[in-house]
Amino acid sequence: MTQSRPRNIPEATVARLAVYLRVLAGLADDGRSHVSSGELASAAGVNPAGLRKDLSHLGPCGVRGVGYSVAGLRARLSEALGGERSRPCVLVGLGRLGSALADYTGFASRGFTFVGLLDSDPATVGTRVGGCTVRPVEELEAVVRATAATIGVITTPAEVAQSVCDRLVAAGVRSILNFAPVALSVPAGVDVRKVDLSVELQVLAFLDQQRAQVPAPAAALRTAGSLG
Amino acid sequence: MTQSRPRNIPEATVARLAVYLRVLAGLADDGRSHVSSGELASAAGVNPAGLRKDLSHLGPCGVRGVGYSVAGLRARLSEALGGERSRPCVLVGLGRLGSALADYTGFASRGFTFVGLLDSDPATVGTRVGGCTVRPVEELEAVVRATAATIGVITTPAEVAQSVCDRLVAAGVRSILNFAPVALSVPAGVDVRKVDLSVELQVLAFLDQQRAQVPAPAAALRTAGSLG
DNA sequence: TCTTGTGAAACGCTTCACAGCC
DNA sequence: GGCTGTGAAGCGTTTCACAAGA
Repeated sequence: MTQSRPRNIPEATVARLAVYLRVLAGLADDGRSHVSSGELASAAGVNPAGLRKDLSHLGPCGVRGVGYSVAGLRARLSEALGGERSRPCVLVGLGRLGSALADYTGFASRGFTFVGLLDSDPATVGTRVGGCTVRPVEELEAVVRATAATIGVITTPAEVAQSVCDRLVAAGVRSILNFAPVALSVPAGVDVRKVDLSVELQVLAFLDQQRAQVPAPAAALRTAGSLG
Repeated sequence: MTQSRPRNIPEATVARLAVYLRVLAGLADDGRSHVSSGELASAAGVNPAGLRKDLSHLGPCGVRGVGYSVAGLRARLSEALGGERSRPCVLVGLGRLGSALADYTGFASRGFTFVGLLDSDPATVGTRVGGCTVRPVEELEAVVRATAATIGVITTPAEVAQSVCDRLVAAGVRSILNFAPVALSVPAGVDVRKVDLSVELQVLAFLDQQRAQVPAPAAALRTAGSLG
């Protein structure tokens, strides 16, 4: 229990802190000892001033005229985001997407471990995905309680997502990442983040189409090149 | 004749329009002919007034005192988002996540068809995923030009994402959905949307931890920090 | 000089309240 | 009476400009 003060850090900032942390890991692997806000911002794809403002929520992190210590900043960010402690997660719905997530090394390397994988398909139950055996969805409550998981990931079809969500919440899960294309309703005190992959594509397509209809603003657009 | 004006619709609004469109499809399947902003907003997980403001970007869509025609609003939204016309997409990197996306029916039902799947692994090349045969990544330029695809999806490891991106752009792709955990740099006129799954989980975990540190529920969020 | 840290302005999005129309 | 459409207020985030400090 260090003096980590939970000053309300804006959610948008938290998301970027996670990105900075990953970039710093890469810099550390390259043997770098210091980095400036400009370089770090460039690698993270953000504005340098914005990066400094983000870091200012953690108090002074750098040295003026010099930059940031890679190791020092990394430790600071890691602690602010919850430390290296392992976080037990359960995932429900091992279709294509669920299996991909359960086997995604990007999670494990950040302290997230899937301690429970649940599916309703008898053909999937019993198989091993990402080092964990899939169990029948009937055992959901037992698994959540046994593992004390507070984070749940839903990758089921939309039709059953709400009932799965209800069961997760009843069993003690307070944070849910929802990939099913429905709006989940949860009681106060439970947080849901939604990731909607087809919406992402649709937004991209909209912008793409919008750009195609309007002629190039300056000479920014290259000739498309496809003639017949 | 088609007086649909592509007035700059906020990006956040575009994302929600796609959600409304999906909800409307469900209502149509249920045989509903009309719906109010309240009901539609509830199903989409948003504020009713916000929904009406979103729709206001398309001009008047409903009937005061009555609500919205399900079929009429659906047609309007569909057209605003780019219509039903099929959009050719290419996807590079058929690991677990890439395969899941290529086989995701949620895309196909919205007019997105993967006309090119590319991978560098000889063991993956030649297999069929979601009705399309995987081809060697060397053929990237040829596939993009042959299909006139303007949308690309990158699900490769981070190390090769930038080079894949460069090749997509050079071949004519102007809109990219990036799942690799790196910031891609692209010339002006090209749009990149990034989806970072491990960041989503990390933000969720941060909020989860933050809530765990403050024992009291709900109302206690405001009272932290002030000294009398 | 160089770079961080930060108030303040600027921006975009959300929420509210109510006018307008059925 | 009921519901939509919308100006205006409110809020959070981003950007700017510069003071502070190694």
